[in-house]
Amino acid sequence: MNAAAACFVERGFHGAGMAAIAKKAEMSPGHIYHYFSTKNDIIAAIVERESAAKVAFFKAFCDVEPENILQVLLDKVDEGVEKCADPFESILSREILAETQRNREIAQIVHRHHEDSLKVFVDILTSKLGVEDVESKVNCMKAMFSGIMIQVLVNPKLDRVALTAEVKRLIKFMLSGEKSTI
Amino acid sequence: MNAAAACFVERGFHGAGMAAIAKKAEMSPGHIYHYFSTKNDIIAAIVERESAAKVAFFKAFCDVEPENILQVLLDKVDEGVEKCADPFESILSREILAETQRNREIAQIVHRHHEDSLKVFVDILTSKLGVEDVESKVNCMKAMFSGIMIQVLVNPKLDRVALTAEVKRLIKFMLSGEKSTI
Amino acid sequence: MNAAAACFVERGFHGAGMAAIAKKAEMSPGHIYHYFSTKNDIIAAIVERESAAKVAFFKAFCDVEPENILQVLLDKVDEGVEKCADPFESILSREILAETQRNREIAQIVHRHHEDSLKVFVDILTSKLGVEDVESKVNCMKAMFSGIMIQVLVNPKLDRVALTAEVKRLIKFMLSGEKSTI
Amino acid sequence: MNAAAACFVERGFHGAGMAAIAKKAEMSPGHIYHYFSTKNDIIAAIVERESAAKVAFFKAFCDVEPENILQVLLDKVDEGVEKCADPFESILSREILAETQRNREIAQIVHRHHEDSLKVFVDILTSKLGVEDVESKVNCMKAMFSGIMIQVLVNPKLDRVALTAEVKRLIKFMLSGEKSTI
DNA sequence: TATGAATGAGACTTCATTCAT
DNA sequence: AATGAATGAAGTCTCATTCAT
Repeated sequence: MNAAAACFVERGFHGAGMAAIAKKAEMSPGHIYHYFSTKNDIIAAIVERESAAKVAFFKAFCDVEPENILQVLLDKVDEGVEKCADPFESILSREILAETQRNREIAQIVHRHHEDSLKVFVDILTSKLGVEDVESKVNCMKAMFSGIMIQVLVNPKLDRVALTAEVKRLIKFMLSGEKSTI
Repeated sequence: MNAAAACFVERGFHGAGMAAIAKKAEMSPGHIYHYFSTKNDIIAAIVERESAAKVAFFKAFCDVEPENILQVLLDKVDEGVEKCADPFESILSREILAETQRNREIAQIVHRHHEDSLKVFVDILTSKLGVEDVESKVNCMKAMFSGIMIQVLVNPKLDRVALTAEVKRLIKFMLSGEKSTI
Repeated sequence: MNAAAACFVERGFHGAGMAAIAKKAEMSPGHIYHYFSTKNDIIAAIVERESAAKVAFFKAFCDVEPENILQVLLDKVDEGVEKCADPFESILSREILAETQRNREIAQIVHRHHEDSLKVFVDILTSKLGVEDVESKVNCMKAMFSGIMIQVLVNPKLDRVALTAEVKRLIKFMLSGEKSTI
Repeated sequence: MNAAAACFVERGFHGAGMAAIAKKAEMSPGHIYHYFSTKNDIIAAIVERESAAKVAFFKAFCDVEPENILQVLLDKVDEGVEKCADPFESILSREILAETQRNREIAQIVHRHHEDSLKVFVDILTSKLGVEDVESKVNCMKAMFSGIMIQVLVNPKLDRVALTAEVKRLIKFMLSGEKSTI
């Protein structure tokens, strides 16, 4: 699976052939079919793994004390932006995105995990911060990060440091429950 | 080109064969090659057109009076979110994204237009609103909208109305130059 | 026809498309079909012309006085070798050769002219030099020259001057009716 | 490769499709690409093999005693002329010739082997016969034989027996070091 | 458990030729 | 006489998957 992921990052889900994956895995093409019955199964397994990792990222906030949650959250922004810019991770994420659009099985996996992570995060923020209208705020944050992952691709000159600062400011604003004065 | 775009939306750049495009365009496969010398050229032409349309969207703000700009901007948020959710438009955009990752020629087109639109929008906001640190704010907004385009895909249950409201609140906050109190 | 010949030299009978020929001839592809009903007809016309030119080369010897024939012949060797090395002429000749192998209609044209030129040349030598076994000598000379045309292709370093001298020596030997002493 | 060679002789390098080759080889078209990565590679392999065989023909003279070399050479003339007339062999040779004109990769292979064979033969004749100006004589002989290969094509009525006799006479003359008296 | 040769449908692209204008 | 848009069959090559060993 790691071999496959590496190939997929390098050439894309469809650009990478079973032969290349087999070679990277030091296996014969035929033998891969003992572990996965279809190329699509490999993709699904990788999508499952990646998606689960993202849900786990949110679950990590469960154990944080309510009074620290905002700070921990802001501290994690740097990590989040960094991940969006990490070549391996971000390429794979975007590849999954593309597949989500064309492949019903993959779409289901992605939807399920996104639903999970949304629920987890909404619960955390509701119970620990007590802000109103949490769901749309969480969706906003998710949009921000998936959007950053895209901006990194479409704008190679993106100033990540400045962007990180602005993102933090926005998150602070959202979660503080402040009303905009304009 | 419209036929090709329709096919690409339906099956993806790589899922749609020249034969299918030819059929939709009511042409023979061979004749397509009088207009485009490569399938990739068709893709490039469509990407060019879509990207230019997005730049035009930003240029529309040039003629707005400074005192109205914030309001006009907020009014356009609804349209922006709607576009992100429009099946045809958003599928095509995401397809372009996927191609940007694997196809150097497409990447160049996309980069060029993103640079343009960034510049145009930064200029507008600088001259008409005079806020600080415009570029990272613009990047933030761009990230928001590209992120929404993705959330629409990964979260079919997304509440667009609530999200739109929150986005407006954030934009107001960003452009008002207010400092977060926390 | 000149346009076609130029294209054929540049890209080969099959590498050159009707579109390219039309362009070089400053004509529309369709209009070529007013003069030739098939691409093969163009090729045939060119082959006819080239072959006729070669026969004419031999007919030129008809008017030479018997006592000068050997000297004139030897003088013409330089011209013959030069022609074998001329890019345009030799490329076209070799292209014709290739076509002769695959294309019955072309083969017939080529056969007819070769028969002509053989007959013409045999007659000349018989009447003016009175050597024995003229036909095989003529065939030998023809082989030499067609062979040189090939050596020029397969051996780019060929020393044409030295080769010309040797060829002259052989022709002198052949036509002098001398017997080899070994 | 034999299947391919057979197809190429029958229809030419470009007339023979991969489908036909696959059929003759009792293979699927796709499987050919396990052995050769391109149609051109198949052609190159065949050209390599044919060219090497020709070099080997010359190397065979290395082991002949100096006093027998002229006789052995003359004996080989019959075999040489026969090869030029052998349908399979000569068609393939002429096909290679045509390809040499249009295909840089093939041209390099052909050039390399011709250089080799020239060198080998020049060395043999220099050391065993001690005649002057060997290179142009060797080139002359090569021209003769490649020319015969062509005459066989352009003149179906060619009298090979008479031609063979004349060729022998010429070779004897060339290698005996005799001076023409005219 | 493991191999890798083999399959064959389907992808993009080319090009001689036609025909309405 | 002239155009050039249009055709569609055929070409080379790719690749997920199978199966005898």
